Amino acid sequence: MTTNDTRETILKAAQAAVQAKGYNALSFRELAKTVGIKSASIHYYFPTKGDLGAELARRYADTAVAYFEKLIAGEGSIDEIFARYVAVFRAALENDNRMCLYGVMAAEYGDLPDEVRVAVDAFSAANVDWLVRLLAPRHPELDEASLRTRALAIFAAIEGAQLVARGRGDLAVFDQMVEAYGVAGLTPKVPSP
Amino acid sequence: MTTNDTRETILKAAQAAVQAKGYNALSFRELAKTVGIKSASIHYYFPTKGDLGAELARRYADTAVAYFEKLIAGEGSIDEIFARYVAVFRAALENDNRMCLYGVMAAEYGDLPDEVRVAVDAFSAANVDWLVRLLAPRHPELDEASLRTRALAIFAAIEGAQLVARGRGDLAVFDQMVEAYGVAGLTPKVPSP
DNA sequence: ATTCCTCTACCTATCGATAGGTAGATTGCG
DNA sequence: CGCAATCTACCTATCGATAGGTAGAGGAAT
Repeated sequence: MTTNDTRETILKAAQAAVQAKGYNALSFRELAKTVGIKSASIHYYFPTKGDLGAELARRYADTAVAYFEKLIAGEGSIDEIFARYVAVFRAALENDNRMCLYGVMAAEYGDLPDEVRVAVDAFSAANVDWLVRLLAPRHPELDEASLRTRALAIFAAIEGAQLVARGRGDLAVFDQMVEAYGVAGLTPKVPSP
Repeated sequence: MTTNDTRETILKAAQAAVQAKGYNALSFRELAKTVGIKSASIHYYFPTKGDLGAELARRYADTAVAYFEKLIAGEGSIDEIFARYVAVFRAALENDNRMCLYGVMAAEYGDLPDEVRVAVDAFSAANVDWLVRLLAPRHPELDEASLRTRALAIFAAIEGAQLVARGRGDLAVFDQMVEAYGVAGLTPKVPSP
Protein backbone atom coordinates (compact mmCIF):
# COMPACT_ATOMS: atom_id res chain seq x y z
CA MET A 1 0.00 0.00 0.00
CA THR A 2 1.53 3.30 -1.04
CA THR A 3 1.46 6.45 1.03
CA ASN A 4 -1.39 7.95 -0.86
CA ASP A 5 -3.42 4.80 -0.54
CA THR A 6 -3.14 4.80 3.23
CA ARG A 7 -3.77 8.48 3.50
CA GLU A 8 -6.81 8.07 1.33
CA THR A 9 -8.04 5.10 3.31
CA ILE A 10 -7.73 7.06 6.53
CA LEU A 11 -9.65 9.97 5.09
CA LYS A 12 -12.40 7.76 3.74
CA ALA A 13 -12.82 5.90 7.01
CA ALA A 14 -12.70 9.13 9.01
CA GLN A 15 -15.31 10.73 6.80
CA ALA A 16 -17.64 7.79 7.19
CA ALA A 17 -17.18 7.85 10.95
CA VAL A 18 -17.84 11.58 11.25
CA GLN A 19 -20.88 11.39 9.03
CA ALA A 20 -22.24 8.63 11.21
CA LYS A 21 -21.33 9.81 14.69
CA GLY A 22 -19.95 13.33 14.60
CA TYR A 23 -16.52 14.89 14.71
CA ASN A 24 -16.25 14.65 18.44
CA ALA A 25 -16.92 10.94 18.44
CA LEU A 26 -14.11 10.34 15.97
CA SER A 27 -11.22 8.63 17.74
CA PHE A 28 -7.76 7.93 16.38
CA ARG A 29 -7.72 4.48 17.90
CA GLU A 30 -11.00 3.33 16.46
CA LEU A 31 -10.14 4.91 13.16
CA ALA A 32 -6.80 3.13 13.13
CA LYS A 33 -8.51 -0.16 13.87
CA THR A 34 -10.84 0.09 10.90
CA VAL A 35 -7.96 1.13 8.65
CA GLY A 36 -5.76 -1.67 9.93
CA ILE A 37 -2.87 0.38 11.31
CA LYS A 38 -1.91 1.86 14.66
CA SER A 39 -3.14 5.21 15.87
CA ALA A 40 0.41 6.56 15.95
CA SER A 41 0.56 6.04 12.20
CA ILE A 42 -2.40 8.31 11.69
CA HIS A 43 -0.46 11.05 13.42
CA TYR A 44 2.21 10.48 10.82
CA TYR A 45 -0.21 11.69 8.15
CA PHE A 46 -2.23 14.10 10.26
CA PRO A 47 -0.26 15.57 13.16
CA THR A 48 -3.35 16.61 15.08
CA LYS A 49 -7.02 15.79 15.05
CA GLY A 50 -7.68 19.31 13.88
CA ASP A 51 -5.47 18.72 10.87
CA LEU A 52 -7.43 15.61 10.00
CA GLY A 53 -10.77 17.34 10.52
CA ALA A 54 -9.81 20.30 8.41
CA GLU A 55 -8.49 18.14 5.61
CA LEU A 56 -11.67 16.11 5.81
CA ALA A 57 -13.86 19.15 5.41
CA ARG A 58 -11.70 20.64 2.67
CA ARG A 59 -11.69 17.43 0.72
CA TYR A 60 -15.41 17.05 1.15
CA ALA A 61 -15.99 20.54 -0.18
CA ASP A 62 -13.56 20.10 -3.05
CA THR A 63 -15.08 16.83 -4.14
CA ALA A 64 -18.54 18.30 -3.99
CA VAL A 65 -17.54 21.38 -5.95
CA ALA A 66 -15.93 19.26 -8.65
CA TYR A 67 -19.04 17.15 -8.95
CA PHE A 68 -21.33 20.15 -8.97
CA GLU A 69 -19.28 21.69 -11.77
CA LYS A 70 -19.80 18.60 -13.82
CA LEU A 71 -23.50 18.74 -13.12
CA ILE A 72 -23.97 22.32 -14.16
CA ALA A 73 -21.87 21.86 -17.28
CA GLY A 74 -23.78 18.72 -18.22
CA GLU A 75 -27.05 18.43 -20.00
CA GLY A 76 -30.56 18.58 -18.64
CA SER A 77 -33.03 21.18 -17.50
CA ILE A 78 -32.62 23.19 -14.34
CA ASP A 79 -35.10 20.87 -12.70
CA GLU A 80 -33.11 17.83 -13.69
CA ILE A 81 -29.79 19.26 -12.59
CA PHE A 82 -31.31 20.29 -9.29
CA ALA A 83 -32.62 16.77 -8.87
CA ARG A 84 -29.08 15.44 -9.26
CA TYR A 85 -27.90 17.97 -6.71
CA VAL A 86 -30.46 16.83 -4.20
CA ALA A 87 -29.54 13.23 -4.93
CA VAL A 88 -26.09 13.91 -3.49
CA PHE A 89 -27.60 14.67 -0.11
CA ARG A 90 -29.97 11.77 -0.42
CA ALA A 91 -27.01 9.49 -1.04
CA ALA A 92 -25.60 10.25 2.40
CA LEU A 93 -28.78 8.95 3.99
CA GLU A 94 -28.74 5.92 1.74
CA ASN A 95 -25.28 5.19 3.06
CA ASP A 96 -26.35 3.72 6.40
CA ASN A 97 -28.33 6.75 7.44
CA ARG A 98 -25.32 9.04 7.49
CA MET A 99 -25.43 12.78 7.21
CA CYS A 100 -23.72 15.31 5.04
CA LEU A 101 -20.35 16.07 6.61
CA TYR A 102 -21.21 19.74 6.62
CA GLY A 103 -24.40 19.23 8.58
CA VAL A 104 -22.73 17.17 11.25
CA MET A 105 -19.86 19.55 11.69
CA ALA A 106 -22.07 22.62 11.65
CA ALA A 107 -24.02 21.14 14.55
CA GLU A 108 -20.79 20.79 16.53
CA TYR A 109 -19.64 24.23 15.43
CA GLY A 110 -19.05 25.54 18.92
CA ASP A 111 -16.55 22.79 19.64
CA LEU A 112 -14.66 22.82 16.35
CA PRO A 113 -11.04 23.91 15.91
CA ASP A 114 -10.80 27.11 13.91
CA GLU A 115 -9.16 25.46 10.94
CA VAL A 116 -12.08 23.05 10.69
CA ARG A 117 -14.61 25.85 10.93
CA VAL A 118 -13.06 27.62 7.99
CA ALA A 119 -13.37 24.53 5.82
CA VAL A 120 -16.93 23.94 6.99
CA ASP A 121 -17.95 27.48 6.12
CA ALA A 122 -16.37 27.08 2.71
CA PHE A 123 -18.74 24.23 1.94
CA SER A 124 -21.87 26.26 2.52
CA ALA A 125 -20.43 29.14 0.55
CA ALA A 126 -19.67 26.83 -2.37
CA ASN A 127 -23.20 25.47 -2.33
CA VAL A 128 -24.71 28.91 -2.35
CA ASP A 129 -22.48 30.05 -5.20
CA TRP A 130 -23.42 27.05 -7.24
CA LEU A 131 -27.14 27.37 -6.56
CA VAL A 132 -26.99 31.03 -7.56
CA ARG A 133 -25.50 30.06 -10.88
CA LEU A 134 -28.07 27.35 -11.39
CA LEU A 135 -31.05 29.52 -10.52
CA ALA A 136 -30.01 32.83 -12.06
CA PRO A 137 -31.44 32.09 -15.52
CA ARG A 138 -34.81 31.26 -14.02
CA HIS A 139 -34.99 34.31 -11.79
CA PRO A 140 -34.11 37.37 -13.83
CA GLU A 141 -36.45 39.36 -11.58
CA LEU A 142 -34.29 38.82 -8.50
CA ASP A 143 -31.31 41.00 -7.74
CA GLU A 144 -28.04 39.42 -6.69
CA ALA A 145 -28.72 39.69 -2.97
CA SER A 146 -32.21 38.19 -3.18
CA LEU A 147 -30.92 35.37 -5.31
CA ARG A 148 -28.23 34.59 -2.79
CA THR A 149 -30.75 34.57 0.01
CA ARG A 150 -32.92 32.22 -1.97
CA ALA A 151 -29.96 29.94 -2.64
CA LEU A 152 -29.01 29.93 1.02
CA ALA A 153 -32.58 29.13 2.00
CA ILE A 154 -32.66 26.21 -0.41
CA PHE A 155 -29.38 24.86 0.88
CA ALA A 156 -30.56 25.21 4.46
CA ALA A 157 -33.86 23.51 3.69
CA ILE A 158 -32.11 20.52 2.18
CA GLU A 159 -29.71 20.25 5.10
CA GLY A 160 -32.65 20.43 7.46
CA ALA A 161 -34.56 17.80 5.53
CA GLN A 162 -31.60 15.52 5.85
CA LEU A 163 -31.30 16.16 9.57
CA VAL A 164 -34.96 15.45 10.19
CA ALA A 165 -35.24 12.51 7.82
CA ARG A 166 -32.32 10.90 9.56
CA GLY A 167 -34.16 10.73 12.84
CA ARG A 168 -37.00 9.03 11.03
CA GLY A 169 -34.66 6.59 9.38
CA ASP A 170 -36.84 6.78 6.32
CA LEU A 171 -35.67 7.91 2.92
CA ALA A 172 -39.21 8.41 1.73
CA VAL A 173 -39.58 11.16 4.31
CA PHE A 174 -36.64 12.99 2.77
CA ASP A 175 -38.15 12.65 -0.69
CA GLN A 176 -41.49 13.95 0.52
CA MET A 177 -39.94 17.02 2.06
CA VAL A 178 -37.98 17.77 -1.09
CA GLU A 179 -41.16 17.41 -3.08
CA ALA A 180 -42.93 19.74 -0.69
CA TYR A 181 -40.22 22.34 -1.25
CA GLY A 182 -40.82 22.07 -4.97
CA VAL A 183 -44.58 22.23 -4.69
CA ALA A 184 -44.36 25.27 -2.45
CA GLY A 185 -42.14 26.96 -4.99
CA LEU A 186 -39.08 27.28 -2.81
CA THR A 187 -36.98 25.03 -5.01
CA PRO A 188 -37.14 23.75 -8.55
CA LYS A 189 -39.46 20.80 -8.85
CA VAL A 190 -37.65 17.52 -8.77
CA PRO A 191 -39.01 15.49 -11.68
CA SER A 192 -40.64 12.24 -10.68
CA PRO A 193 -38.52 9.24 -11.56
CA MET B 1 -30.29 25.41 47.62
CA THR B 2 -32.92 22.68 47.60
CA THR B 3 -32.63 19.42 45.72
CA ASN B 4 -34.86 20.61 42.97
CA ASP B 5 -32.86 23.76 42.59
CA THR B 6 -29.65 21.84 42.09
CA ARG B 7 -31.27 19.41 39.71
CA GLU B 8 -32.68 22.30 37.76
CA THR B 9 -29.36 24.11 37.73
CA ILE B 10 -27.63 21.01 36.40
CA LEU B 11 -30.20 20.61 33.66
CA LYS B 12 -30.00 24.24 32.64
CA ALA B 13 -26.22 24.21 32.48
CA ALA B 14 -26.19 20.91 30.64
CA GLN B 15 -28.67 22.16 28.10
CA ALA B 16 -26.65 25.26 27.43
CA ALA B 17 -23.50 23.18 27.00
CA VAL B 18 -25.11 20.73 24.61
CA GLN B 19 -26.68 23.49 22.58
CA ALA B 20 -23.29 25.12 22.25
CA LYS B 21 -21.00 22.14 21.75
CA GLY B 22 -23.00 18.99 21.28
CA TYR B 23 -23.99 16.06 23.45
CA ASN B 24 -20.69 14.29 23.01
CA ALA B 25 -18.73 17.28 24.20
CA LEU B 26 -20.74 17.44 27.39
CA SER B 27 -18.61 16.31 30.32
CA PHE B 28 -19.66 15.73 33.89
CA ARG B 29 -16.55 17.42 35.20
CA GLU B 30 -16.98 20.63 33.25
CA LEU B 31 -20.66 20.62 33.95
CA ALA B 32 -20.03 20.21 37.66
CA LYS B 33 -17.57 23.08 37.57
CA THR B 34 -20.05 25.51 36.07
CA VAL B 35 -22.75 24.40 38.51
CA GLY B 36 -20.37 24.69 41.45
CA ILE B 37 -20.52 21.11 42.69
CA LYS B 38 -18.49 17.93 42.19
CA SER B 39 -19.07 15.55 39.33
CA ALA B 40 -20.01 12.76 41.73
CA SER B 41 -22.97 14.85 42.82
CA ILE B 42 -24.30 14.94 39.31
CA HIS B 43 -24.33 11.17 39.31
CA TYR B 44 -26.56 11.37 42.34
CA TYR B 45 -29.25 13.04 40.25
CA PHE B 46 -28.46 11.39 36.94
CA PRO B 47 -26.84 7.97 37.36
CA THR B 48 -25.52 7.90 33.81
CA LYS B 49 -24.87 10.40 31.07
CA GLY B 50 -27.62 8.75 29.06
CA ASP B 51 -30.08 9.48 31.87
CA LEU B 52 -29.08 13.11 31.85
CA GLY B 53 -29.25 13.34 28.07
CA ALA B 54 -32.66 11.73 27.89
CA GLU B 55 -34.06 13.93 30.64
CA LEU B 56 -32.59 16.92 28.86
CA ALA B 57 -34.31 16.07 25.61
CA ARG B 58 -37.61 15.21 27.31
CA ARG B 59 -37.62 18.42 29.28
CA TYR B 60 -36.76 20.40 26.19
CA ALA B 61 -39.63 18.85 24.29
CA ASP B 62 -42.06 19.28 27.19
CA THR B 63 -41.18 22.92 27.68
CA ALA B 64 -41.53 23.58 23.98
CA VAL B 65 -44.88 21.81 23.77
CA ALA B 66 -46.22 23.77 26.72
CA TYR B 67 -45.14 27.03 25.16
CA PHE B 68 -46.53 26.09 21.76
CA GLU B 69 -49.86 25.27 23.35
CA LYS B 70 -49.97 28.71 24.83
CA LEU B 71 -49.16 30.19 21.46
CA ILE B 72 -51.86 28.38 19.56
CA ALA B 73 -54.45 29.12 22.22
CA GLY B 74 -53.47 32.78 22.30
CA GLU B 75 -54.56 35.52 20.03
CA GLY B 76 -53.23 36.61 16.68
CA SER B 77 -53.39 35.49 13.08
CA ILE B 78 -51.77 32.32 11.82
CA ASP B 79 -48.97 34.47 10.47
CA GLU B 80 -48.41 36.07 13.84
CA ILE B 81 -48.48 32.81 15.74
CA PHE B 82 -46.09 31.29 13.27
CA ALA B 83 -43.79 34.26 13.75
CA ARG B 84 -43.72 33.56 17.47
CA TYR B 85 -42.96 29.94 16.75
CA VAL B 86 -40.01 30.89 14.57
CA ALA B 87 -38.86 33.31 17.24
CA VAL B 88 -38.26 30.36 19.56
CA PHE B 89 -35.65 28.99 17.20
CA ARG B 90 -34.22 32.42 16.63
CA ALA B 91 -33.80 32.81 20.37
CA ALA B 92 -31.38 29.90 20.49
CA LEU B 93 -29.10 31.70 18.06
CA GLU B 94 -29.47 34.91 20.01
CA ASN B 95 -28.25 33.01 23.04
CA ASP B 96 -24.55 33.03 22.12
CA ASN B 97 -25.07 31.38 18.77
CA ARG B 98 -26.43 28.19 20.23
CA MET B 99 -28.60 25.72 18.43
CA CYS B 100 -31.87 24.06 19.12
CA LEU B 101 -31.20 21.02 21.30
CA TYR B 102 -33.01 18.86 18.82
CA GLY B 103 -30.83 19.93 15.92
CA VAL B 104 -27.62 19.26 17.76
CA MET B 105 -28.72 15.88 18.99
CA ALA B 106 -30.14 14.85 15.65
CA ALA B 107 -26.76 15.52 14.09
CA GLU B 108 -25.15 13.18 16.58
CA TYR B 109 -27.94 10.66 16.18
CA GLY B 110 -25.66 7.76 15.31
CA ASP B 111 -23.84 8.08 18.61
CA LEU B 112 -26.81 8.64 20.90
CA PRO B 113 -28.04 6.22 23.57
CA ASP B 114 -31.42 4.77 22.66
CA GLU B 115 -33.24 6.51 25.47
CA VAL B 116 -31.98 9.87 24.17
CA ARG B 117 -33.02 9.07 20.63
CA VAL B 118 -36.56 8.41 21.72
CA ALA B 119 -36.79 11.80 23.38
CA VAL B 120 -35.21 13.50 20.38
CA ASP B 121 -37.69 11.92 18.00
CA ALA B 122 -40.53 13.02 20.24
CA PHE B 123 -39.53 16.63 19.76
CA SER B 124 -39.82 16.53 16.00
CA ALA B 125 -43.11 14.68 16.24
CA ALA B 126 -44.48 17.32 18.61
CA ASN B 127 -43.47 20.09 16.26
CA VAL B 128 -45.12 18.42 13.31
CA ASP B 129 -48.32 17.83 15.26
CA TRP B 130 -48.43 21.43 16.31
CA LEU B 131 -47.73 22.79 12.86
CA VAL B 132 -50.47 20.60 11.44
CA ARG B 133 -52.94 22.10 13.86
CA LEU B 134 -51.77 25.60 13.07
CA LEU B 135 -51.90 25.19 9.32
CA ALA B 136 -55.00 23.02 8.94
CA PRO B 137 -57.47 25.96 8.77
CA ARG B 138 -55.48 27.56 6.01
CA HIS B 139 -55.13 24.43 3.92
CA PRO B 140 -58.52 22.77 3.62
CA GLU B 141 -57.43 21.50 0.21
CA LEU B 142 -54.70 19.29 1.67
CA ASP B 143 -55.40 15.84 3.01
CA GLU B 144 -53.98 14.77 6.34
CA ALA B 145 -50.88 13.14 4.86
CA SER B 146 -50.02 16.11 2.66
CA LEU B 147 -50.48 18.45 5.54
CA ARG B 148 -48.16 16.42 7.70
CA THR B 149 -45.54 16.40 4.98
CA ARG B 150 -45.85 20.14 4.65
CA ALA B 151 -45.48 20.55 8.40
CA LEU B 152 -42.44 18.31 8.46
CA ALA B 153 -40.89 20.26 5.59
CA ILE B 154 -41.42 23.53 7.43
CA PHE B 155 -39.91 22.18 10.61
CA ALA B 156 -36.93 20.83 8.68
CA ALA B 157 -36.45 24.10 6.85
CA ILE B 158 -36.33 26.05 10.09
CA GLU B 159 -33.90 23.61 11.65
CA GLY B 160 -31.74 23.88 8.56
CA ALA B 161 -31.88 27.66 8.59
CA GLN B 162 -30.66 27.59 12.15
CA LEU B 163 -27.86 25.20 11.32
CA VAL B 164 -26.66 27.29 8.41
CA ALA B 165 -27.15 30.68 10.06
CA ARG B 166 -25.07 29.48 12.95
CA GLY B 167 -22.02 29.01 10.78
CA ARG B 168 -22.47 32.54 9.53
CA GLY B 169 -22.81 33.84 13.04
CA ASP B 170 -25.35 36.31 11.74
CA LEU B 171 -28.93 36.51 12.93
CA ALA B 172 -29.91 38.55 9.90
CA VAL B 173 -29.11 35.55 7.74
CA PHE B 174 -31.60 33.47 9.68
CA ASP B 175 -34.25 36.14 9.28
CA GLN B 176 -33.62 36.36 5.56
CA MET B 177 -34.01 32.64 5.10
CA VAL B 178 -37.24 32.60 7.07
CA GLU B 179 -38.50 35.44 4.95
CA ALA B 180 -37.50 33.55 1.82
CA TYR B 181 -39.55 30.58 3.00
CA GLY B 182 -42.52 32.85 3.40
CA VAL B 183 -42.07 34.55 0.05
CA ALA B 184 -41.75 31.21 -1.68
CA GLY B 185 -44.97 30.09 -0.05
CA LEU B 186 -43.52 27.22 1.94
CA THR B 187 -44.39 28.78 5.26
CA PRO B 188 -46.75 31.49 6.48
CA LYS B 189 -45.30 34.93 5.98
CA VAL B 190 -43.67 36.28 9.08
CA PRO B 191 -44.99 39.82 9.51
CA SER B 192 -42.32 42.49 9.48
CA PRO B 193 -41.69 43.92 12.94
C1' DA C 1 -31.80 8.37 64.29
C1' DT C 2 -32.71 8.35 59.80
C1' DT C 3 -32.79 10.25 55.40
C1' DC C 4 -30.94 13.27 52.03
C1' DC C 5 -27.31 15.34 49.80
C1' DT C 6 -22.55 16.35 48.81
C1' DC C 7 -18.17 15.32 49.46
C1' DT C 8 -13.25 12.94 49.00
C1' DA C 9 -10.93 9.56 46.89
C1' DC C 10 -10.50 6.48 43.73
C1' DC C 11 -11.26 3.23 39.55
C1' DT C 12 -10.93 1.70 34.72
C1' DA C 13 -11.07 2.98 30.02
C1' DT C 14 -9.88 5.88 26.64
C1' DC C 15 -8.40 10.18 24.67
C1' DG C 16 -4.85 12.79 21.58
C1' DA C 17 -0.16 13.02 21.31
C1' DT C 18 4.92 11.94 21.60
C1' DA C 19 9.37 9.40 21.85
C1' DG C 20 12.11 6.41 19.86
C1' DG C 21 12.92 2.53 17.00
C1' DT C 22 12.98 -0.37 12.61
C1' DA C 23 12.52 -2.76 8.01
C1' DG C 24 12.81 -1.58 3.56
C1' DA C 25 12.89 1.42 -0.31
C1' DT C 26 15.32 5.40 -2.39
C1' DT C 27 18.90 8.41 -3.25
C1' DG C 28 23.63 10.52 -3.41
C1' DC C 29 28.27 9.85 -4.27
C1' DG C 30 33.05 8.20 -4.78
C1' DC D 1 28.75 -0.45 -9.22
C1' DG D 2 28.58 -0.52 -4.37
C1' DC D 3 28.08 1.40 -0.13
C1' DA D 4 26.42 4.79 2.99
C1' DA D 5 23.10 8.14 4.16
C1' DT D 6 18.51 9.31 4.13
C1' DC D 7 13.66 8.88 3.79
C1' DT D 8 9.14 6.41 4.15
C1' DA D 9 5.85 4.12 6.56
C1' DC D 10 4.96 2.15 9.87
C1' DC D 11 5.67 0.03 14.83
C1' DT D 12 5.73 -0.41 20.40
C1' DA D 13 5.46 1.85 24.52
C1' DT D 14 4.18 5.41 27.06
C1' DC D 15 2.72 10.15 28.38
C1' DG D 16 -0.51 13.29 30.90
C1' DA D 17 -5.27 14.48 30.65
C1' DT D 18 -9.78 13.36 30.86
C1' DA D 19 -13.87 10.43 30.23
C1' DG D 20 -17.86 8.21 32.91
C1' DG D 21 -18.62 5.97 36.99
C1' DT D 22 -18.44 4.07 42.11
C1' DA D 23 -17.78 3.41 47.26
C1' DG D 24 -18.23 5.23 51.29
C1' DA D 25 -17.43 9.00 54.73
C1' DG D 26 -19.68 12.95 56.71
C1' DG D 27 -22.57 17.03 57.37
C1' DA D 28 -27.21 18.86 57.66
C1' DA D 29 -32.02 18.77 58.19
C1' DT D 30 -36.17 16.60 60.20
